[in-house]
Order: sequence, then C-alpha cells, then structure tokens
Amino acid sequence: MDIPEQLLSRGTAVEYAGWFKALSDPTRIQIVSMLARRRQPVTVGDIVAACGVGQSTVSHHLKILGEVRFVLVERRGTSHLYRINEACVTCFPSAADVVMGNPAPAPPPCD
Amino acid sequence: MDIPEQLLSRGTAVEYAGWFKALSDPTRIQIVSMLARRRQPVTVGDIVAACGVGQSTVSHHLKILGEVRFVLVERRGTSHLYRINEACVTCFPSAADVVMGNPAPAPPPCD
DNA sequence: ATCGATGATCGACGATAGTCGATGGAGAGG
DNA sequence: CCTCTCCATCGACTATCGTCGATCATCGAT
Repeated sequence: MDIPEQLLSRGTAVEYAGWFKALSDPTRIQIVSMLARRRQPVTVGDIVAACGVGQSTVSHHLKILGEVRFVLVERRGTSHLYRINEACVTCFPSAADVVMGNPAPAPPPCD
Repeated sequence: MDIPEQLLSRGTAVEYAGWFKALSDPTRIQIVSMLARRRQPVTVGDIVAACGVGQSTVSHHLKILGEVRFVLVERRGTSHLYRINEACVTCFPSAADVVMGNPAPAPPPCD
C-alpha cells in the first residue's frame, strides 16, 4: 500500500461522510436491500407494508436515498416505481478508500 | 449474483447502520484517515492540532470510533497513543454486502 | 506532596434526524 | 365533475448528534 501522508481535506471528508450517512439508518438499509432483492420495481406502498413504518417516513427516506442517487424513480400512472441504482452500489466507497485517500466518488448520473 | 428474496431483518439492518454511522461524520473521517497515514501512533493533541476542533470533541469522536473497534488505544505514560485497527478497515461492509444479504461483520477483537 | 501536562468526562447548547399524523396534488375511473 | 388511490409535502414532536467550555483523573517530574 502507498498511503499518502497529508490529512484528508475537509471537503473530501464531507463527501465521504455523505455517502456513509445515506446508509447510516436501519430503515434505509432495509429499503435499499429490499429494492435490490425484488426483480420488479417497487411502489411506496410495498415498502410501507414490508418495513413497519408509516408512509410519510418511507417517502422521506426515499427522498434521502434519491438525493445521493441510490434509488431511481419512474412515475407510472398514479404509482411511483422505485428501483435501486446499480451503479451507485458498485461505486459506494470502502473504508480502505478513505484510508488510501482516493477521491470520493461522485453520485452517478440518473441514467 | 444470487440475491436472496427475503427482506433484511431489522437486527441485521441495525448492525449495518452502526458501521456506516461510525463514518458518517466528516471529523471522524479525517481522524480515521489521519491515523491510517501516520506511521507512528498518534496522540489526542496531534489530532486536535490537525483537525480544527476542540480537545473534548476529538476525545468524543475517538470514543465512538473505539466502540466499533475502528481505533485502538495504548496508554503510555500520560499520553494516549491511538492507532487504526487494520482488521476493522478490511472488514468494513460495502453496499454490495447489504444488497447481497451477507451477515453484518462483527467488530473485530481488540487485538 | 505538589505541580504541570494530557486526555476523559460532564453539562449545556443549537442543529439535525427520524417518526408520525394531517394535508395537498396528480392521475385514473366512473 | 366527483371520487378514489397513491404518494409527496408540511408541521410538530422527540431523540440523537456535534460541538464547546469547564472540570476531573491520572501520571511523571520536581
């Protein structure tokens, strides 16, 4: 390994923290894992039924996950179909990335 | 990939969230990266000087990082020497682990 | 025994986050 | 047009978090 000497900049640290914060809540973990496991896109109602929390809470978490592009949404009729962003899963940083001083990955584009 | 169908249990989700929460703060990211980059163990005062925050704040973050075994401490004289736990860095979960339903890694032992 | 240095702990404060119930808005069907 | 369904947004409440200053505990040295 070739670990750089200098301290990580505050800006880079904030970017990394944003990634990890997105998955720092158990409900969001469950939502992400559920979206990944279902073959079909999933509605908000499905998530509400699967996890034990209210509809507005699920919607709130989906918004947070969407802001970091972890989930993608597609409106069909009156239903909103959510699915996981595979690109975001693969580029999610590891602790080793932080240690090595790799640049924090940018959220991938919406498609 | 062979992604399981069932929803992640709440307990497993909580364990995963704990890992990511430990790195969900920019100051903790900086501390972890600093500990990894210095060859020698580092005192609290060093960290205070490097990051721009108060001593009690650094001590607080070190406590959090210690609770998930991310850092190890060794008291020498009046100074406390902190160093990173390499095992913890390598077993830090990825987003793919969450998706695949791998069991959440347990914090490695203190040594 | 006293003092100084180091760092943990305490108490307080403001900010943020997670949750809920209620409301609002868009689309489909009658 | 009316209504029903699905979901986003709003407002409120509570809990937790990050930070700070002050105090306390420990150890080494004088």
